Amino acid sequence: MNEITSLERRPEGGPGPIRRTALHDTLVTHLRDMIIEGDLPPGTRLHEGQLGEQLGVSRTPLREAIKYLASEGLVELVPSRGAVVKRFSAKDVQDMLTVLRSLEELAGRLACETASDAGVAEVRALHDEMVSRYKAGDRLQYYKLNQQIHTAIAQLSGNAALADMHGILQTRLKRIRFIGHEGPEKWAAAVAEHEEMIAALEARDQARLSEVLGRHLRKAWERVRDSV
Amino acid sequence: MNEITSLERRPEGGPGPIRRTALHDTLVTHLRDMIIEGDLPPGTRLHEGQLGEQLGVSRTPLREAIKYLASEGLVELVPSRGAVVKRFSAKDVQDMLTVLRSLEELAGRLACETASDAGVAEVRALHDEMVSRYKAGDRLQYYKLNQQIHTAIAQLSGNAALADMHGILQTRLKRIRFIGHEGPEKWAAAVAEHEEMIAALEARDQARLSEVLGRHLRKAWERVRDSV
DNA sequence: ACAAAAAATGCTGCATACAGAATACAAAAG
DNA sequence: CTTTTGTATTCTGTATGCAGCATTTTTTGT
Repeated sequence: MNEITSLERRPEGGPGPIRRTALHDTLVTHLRDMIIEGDLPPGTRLHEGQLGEQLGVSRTPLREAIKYLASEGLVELVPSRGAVVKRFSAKDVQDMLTVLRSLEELAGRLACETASDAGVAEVRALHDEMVSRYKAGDRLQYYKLNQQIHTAIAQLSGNAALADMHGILQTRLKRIRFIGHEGPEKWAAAVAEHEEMIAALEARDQARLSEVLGRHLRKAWERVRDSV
Repeated sequence: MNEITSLERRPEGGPGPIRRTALHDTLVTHLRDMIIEGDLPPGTRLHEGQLGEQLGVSRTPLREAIKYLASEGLVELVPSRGAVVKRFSAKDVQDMLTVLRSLEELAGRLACETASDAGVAEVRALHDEMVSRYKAGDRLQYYKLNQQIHTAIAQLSGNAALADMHGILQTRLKRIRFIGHEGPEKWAAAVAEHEEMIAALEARDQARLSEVLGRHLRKAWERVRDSV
């Protein structure tokens, strides 16, 4: 995100069934991205007037979006003083990863039981794409596909609540991970773990998938530890 | 909750440091309770005008509270049609309990490692109080203390993210559990399991606590299964 | 010159007002 | 009698305006 000018309310393209994107959703997504990508660093006060003008929206919908993000845990509401971007300590991050690991281990087990072949194939496709991005050295796309794969596995579990909780933690961690750029050797290790994950999933090997996911996230902590 | 008249903005009791309760928090809590306690059954449309008048608040803060609850997963936002109380299927409930079980098992293990004696003592106190309510046949207080105990264990883990996720699921399930009134024999069994939990916690027996918590929630599903 | 008090500024919190969409109702045509 | 279409009402979505609190700056007294 380089510069924010104004929010397009709706595509306004040609005719046809225009995608009715509610402003609320657009705002939530936009603010979330701004936080994740560092446009709004931790500790920043969300200035309603200024921010609203920047985005081309009045304060009312903006405040609603902020409240939504507060419930999501990305911002903190301070009475009479508005909202500030939440700051996570190293322990917070470690704790989140601990929970995320537990959830992914569960998701892995469930996914092996319930996932359809088509679902597995989709994850495989994402993985292959990710590997090619890795080989091309495209960190940003690699990162995004990485997230998508973990999200996809959580969804393959067929457990909506699990996918929800996973999503919330994933979002909270996105900002951290967005920063943490590991070196080449650790990056290679991460890709290898992913390879192993997909293999286990395709073999419907519960124990192995669960184990790999757990190991993967244990290492994730080591990777981001220093950048927190 | 029998009848809703209006929200007290602040206690307005005697002088002194008046508790500065922000209206937002009050509203969120109030709406949450209304949903949990069945004043707003699943599928109900949250009528902003009417509801606001009922609570003595204008639409603006009400909408903000609704957005907050939407992020929490208690209500669903339908574009151009407002918000409706989310309806959970039997599978949804089962899924939530599956995740909650996984989280509590983790919390149990962590709590045995990190909990202070004082913390454990507090849970014990809650438990004793709960047992006395049980013996007195006071279902409502029993139910509330039951929830408090599970929440307390999640917090004893010392993992804020874990407590958060646990809290969200617990809230979503409250409405269901509030309805599910098990018979005397199952009730007795639940109390016995709680007794075992506390013993394991006091003994700092990770495996046993984790196991009991898991078993407890497995049975919880059986208890509410029919009332969903 | 320094400290304390007072005024002024800026922001949040809430209410109200207005515009557009959705639904309900009614009338007319088949 | 059913269906369709036009109209009216109701509700949501967004903007704006006002009051109160917090903070900062200015002023005043020592």
